[in-house]
Amino acid sequence: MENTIRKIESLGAGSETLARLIPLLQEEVFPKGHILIREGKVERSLFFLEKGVARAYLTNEDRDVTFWFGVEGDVLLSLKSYFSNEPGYESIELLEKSVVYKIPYSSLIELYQRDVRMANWGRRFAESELIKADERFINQQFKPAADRYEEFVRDFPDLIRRIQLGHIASYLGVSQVTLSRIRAGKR
Amino acid sequence: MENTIRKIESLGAGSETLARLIPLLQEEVFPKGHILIREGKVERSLFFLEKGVARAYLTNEDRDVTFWFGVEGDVLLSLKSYFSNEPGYESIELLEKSVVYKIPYSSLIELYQRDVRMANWGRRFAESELIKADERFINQQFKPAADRYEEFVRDFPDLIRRIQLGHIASYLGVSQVTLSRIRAGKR
DNA sequence: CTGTTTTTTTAACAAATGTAAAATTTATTG
DNA sequence: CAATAAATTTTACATTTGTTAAAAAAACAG
Repeated sequence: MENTIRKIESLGAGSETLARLIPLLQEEVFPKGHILIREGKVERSLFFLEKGVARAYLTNEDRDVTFWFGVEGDVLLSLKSYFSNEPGYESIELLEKSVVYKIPYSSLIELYQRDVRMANWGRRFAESELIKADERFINQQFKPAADRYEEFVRDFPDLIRRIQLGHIASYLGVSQVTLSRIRAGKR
Repeated sequence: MENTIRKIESLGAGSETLARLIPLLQEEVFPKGHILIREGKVERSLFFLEKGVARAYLTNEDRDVTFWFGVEGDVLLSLKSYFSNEPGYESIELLEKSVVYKIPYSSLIELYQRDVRMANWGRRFAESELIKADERFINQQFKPAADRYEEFVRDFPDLIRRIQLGHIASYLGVSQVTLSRIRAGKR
């Protein structure tokens, strides 16, 4: 569970905080294509992605739009569902056979209420996700799709091979045809 | 300071938490056009917007892109700067004469370390901002500019009159000409 | 290895959007 | 209230992007 532990520690957990969290983790293994979180349902568990790749997406009448990819060490959850106990709007699909560690919200909130270090760990977790969400948003609005594609390739070179281009195109906010044109341009 | 207090209470602060926070608030008044937070600088204060309107934006070589509007009761801060003590990438401008209440990060973090209720208040603050950021992001990617404009008008009817269309257009991710066409279509 | 299915690229055309500049409307100031 | 400045809309044209469908390439199964 090294990826998961590294993630927990990166949020400022000391050995005590870590020791409290680890017993809560329940390992689960899912096949490629498994829908971990389904839109419209309440899902009060959070998952550390130990091994595999995931995408978060919304479905429309006809098509679905991917808006996030998760890799080893990332946390998978339905924000609204997990934090506010309301039905979530997004689904999360595992794009490869994956190993996750699950924590039910109830266990976590109990620790948060009792232990100030845990509460601050949870605060830093939310803050770090917030900064990432903000950066993604700004990036999206500020840079053309071609630049974002280039950065995507630079930052996650292996994902290009692990994820279908259709998903990447919808993540970048362009049609797959446009993404093909972008790729053709870089040669 | 009713807007600020309402905001603090909406994040689950009881009377004790409120009583600890209020003494930290320093009122400041700024004229229209004041740049509250400047990109590239570290700003370790957070501001509750008691009165006024604000926009967060990034500057490019030639133009600037607005990516957020704040109204009474919203919190103004440079995320990266405030939470990570690094230079922020965004600027925040006050679009009207405004009243804000300022809290230095150092005061807040001290409370967070000592008091589990405060830490959980801070956690909920970050979580609620995270949910909003996520919704904005999804909205942006999922819906065409015309729909987003309609929602903007519906949700903030008064802002249309308080904010220049150029800022709104860049917020929606389209040129001002396109926004004019959208507006013309709705008649 | 071969046939089949899936994914990606290309082509052709229509629709939408951006740019630059002019025209109009609205706001501001003396 | 007139004069000026600022903001918004409109016009004209070029460019980009989306759509649908076909072609090519890659992945997969027997």
